[in-house]
Amino acid sequence: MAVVNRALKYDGTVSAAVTVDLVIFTVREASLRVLLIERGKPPFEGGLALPGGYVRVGEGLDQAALRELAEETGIDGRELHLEQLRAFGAPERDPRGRTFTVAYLALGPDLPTPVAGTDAATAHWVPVEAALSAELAFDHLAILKEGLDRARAKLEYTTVAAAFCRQPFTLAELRHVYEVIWGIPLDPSNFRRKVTKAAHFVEATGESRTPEIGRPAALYRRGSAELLFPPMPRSADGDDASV
Amino acid sequence: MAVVNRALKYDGTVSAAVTVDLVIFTVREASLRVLLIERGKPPFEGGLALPGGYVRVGEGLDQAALRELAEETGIDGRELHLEQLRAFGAPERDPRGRTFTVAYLALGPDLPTPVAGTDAATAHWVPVEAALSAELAFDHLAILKEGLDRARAKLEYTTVAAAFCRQPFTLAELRHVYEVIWGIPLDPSNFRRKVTKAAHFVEATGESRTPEIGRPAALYRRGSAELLFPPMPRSADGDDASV
DNA sequence: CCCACTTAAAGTCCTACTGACCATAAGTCG
DNA sequence: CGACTTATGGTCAGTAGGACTTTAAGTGGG
Repeated sequence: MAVVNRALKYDGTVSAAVTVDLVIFTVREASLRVLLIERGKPPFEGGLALPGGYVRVGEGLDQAALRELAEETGIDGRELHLEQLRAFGAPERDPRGRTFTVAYLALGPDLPTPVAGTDAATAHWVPVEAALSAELAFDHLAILKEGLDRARAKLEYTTVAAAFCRQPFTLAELRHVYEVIWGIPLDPSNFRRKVTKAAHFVEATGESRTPEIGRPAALYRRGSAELLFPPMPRSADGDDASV
Repeated sequence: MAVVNRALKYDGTVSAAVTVDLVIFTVREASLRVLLIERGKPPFEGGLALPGGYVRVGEGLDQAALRELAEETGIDGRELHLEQLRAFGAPERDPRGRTFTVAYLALGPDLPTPVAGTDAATAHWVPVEAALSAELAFDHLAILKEGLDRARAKLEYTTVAAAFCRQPFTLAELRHVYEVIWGIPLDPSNFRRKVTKAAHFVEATGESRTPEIGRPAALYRRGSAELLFPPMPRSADGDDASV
């Protein structure tokens, strides 16, 4: 390590390893789930952690996030929503030494059960409530919380909710995404009015899908809009208090 | 290269310098300004750049941002709003070698003209329109743009606008912040109704200030609320289109 | 001392959006 | 065919916001 700080650095400035960590959410079976791995080696061996890994030479941050996503889950990242959360760099966040991590938030439709990656022993889709009360490695609990907050907030004023739905989808499925992530029920009728009136949130395919019971539902696919204006109203009594 | 990298770490992972860069905004004389420095040494010597510097050993990111803020501007960061934007880490962003930077956004009332810091030759408050068409060092133009977008967006749904006003302030001063940052005029009457009805955005001091001409204006100070609900409406014809 | 001027503050009117409902449609299953 | 389920459409009242008018409270000039 000492060799690393060669002529490059003069005084007390840091030369450190940089990693990316991913908060990957999906909606499955009426619950919001996050992908966690059991660490295959120390530190925190056997403990739960967010998937992630070192940024490589010549590799950008987004690029590293996409690669880790593919390696740990076997998923082509171009199919999901991926955005940077922020950087975390508390001096003691990694017992091995100084590391910085750049956290990413990934949102996608019910994803295949991931294959074991390089570092990861096994990966699971864990309901977020369970994950929030679990002991996660490093500062991953804080990262998860920020990812959850960001996801909840983004549903309000963007169209990312549709990223959780495999296309084509019904409006009930889209509404279900909101209900699960916000943890509150929404009025189906008002939700429909809102979504269909918003410009380019969803566009009707003209087809419909007949469920086992009940009236067939019209099918939609994602529209071109990224922002949702006016925003989807979240009832004033926020659930941020629920920790 | 290959040999070097192998010596650095086991495989092709990065060990790099980490810096913080600050986008510091203030409102002065009817324009939004950003603090830029003339670089005192290569690379980009003599060019304009955002203030910033290396993160030190044992120092957290927020801590580094606060320290740089004090060093470059002589300002006590506890008096302004400071938040992380995100990390930037394109492989070629620094000609000296691989570096990552964590960008911060700082918002404050009309700040004193900063003193020359360690690296900085001289610092100036540059109107943002000018800064956007200037040639900034590294990827600082992209960082500035993101900071500007973030600031504009945050005025909508948070109470940060008040961070630009020295307390106590009049509602006209607060409105002026919105008008300058959004670049659009707001109706004084509707603005007043909105701000005073919102819970804990501002609280009246009971006093008033008599200007050189015109009716005296009531004085307010910041309230306890951080979020603004419902949001301050930005006229539908947003400037998001301007890219 | 009254008036012109400036800005602050308060009120009016109308439209758009939303929450809480109720009603109807279109399937499946007995 | 009728019961059940879910989808879709409509009504109605309350609220928030844009455009606008009116009144208030200072200044300085004739």
